[in-house]
Amino acid sequence: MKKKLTRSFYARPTLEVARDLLGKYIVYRTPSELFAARIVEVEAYVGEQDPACHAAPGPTPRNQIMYGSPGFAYIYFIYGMYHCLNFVTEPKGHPAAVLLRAAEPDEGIPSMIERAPRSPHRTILSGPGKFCRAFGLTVKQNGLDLTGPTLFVEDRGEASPEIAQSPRIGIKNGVEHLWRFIDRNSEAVSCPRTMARRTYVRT
DNA sequence: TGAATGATGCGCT
DNA sequence: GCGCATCATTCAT
Repeated sequence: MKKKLTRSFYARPTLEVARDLLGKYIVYRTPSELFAARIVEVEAYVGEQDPACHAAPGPTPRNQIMYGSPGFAYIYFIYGMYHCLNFVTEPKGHPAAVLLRAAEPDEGIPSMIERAPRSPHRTILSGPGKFCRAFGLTVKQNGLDLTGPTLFVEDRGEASPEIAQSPRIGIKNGVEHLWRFIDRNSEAVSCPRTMARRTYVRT
């Protein structure tokens, strides 16, 4: 049973959305290709009060998509060569999003390997930059409606995985928040040595 | 096993 | 100009 997540899923508090995205499937359809992967690692970025959130400085042209309705894709370019995919959460006017950090490849694997010839399957999507490179996502896809036919998240009826939390990766401010969520039993998460498995949350 | 570093471009002060 | 929600490679222990 495959069920596309609706806008009401994304309209909830960001921490709940982040946790519930684990074990779901991210799907990207282009005219010529189909990609799908099981989400195993995400991070929450929650509003202007969160110093690590791109909305912390207030509204700018870059972060405007986060101020809009939930259930849209926020994709940005960073470090001169990578892209990161986020899901906009919370009602309109609340700038928050969930960063997709890692997934387990399911469909479209040959194309992923073409874009990262040296990566083994297990790590080819383990990192936000690697994920976007493998899926071919760029700022051209920024603002896509996640309830539309192109880019969306699917519930395939899997039970919620065991979840662990840790500080978010690669940020300086806001490290005190354990807002990185991972599937505790997945081998495809990024930064395997960050001890996140010690902070066990629930099944 | 872990620290340091270069590649590389854009948003913002 | 500086810093950045990254990654792969190199170098030291």
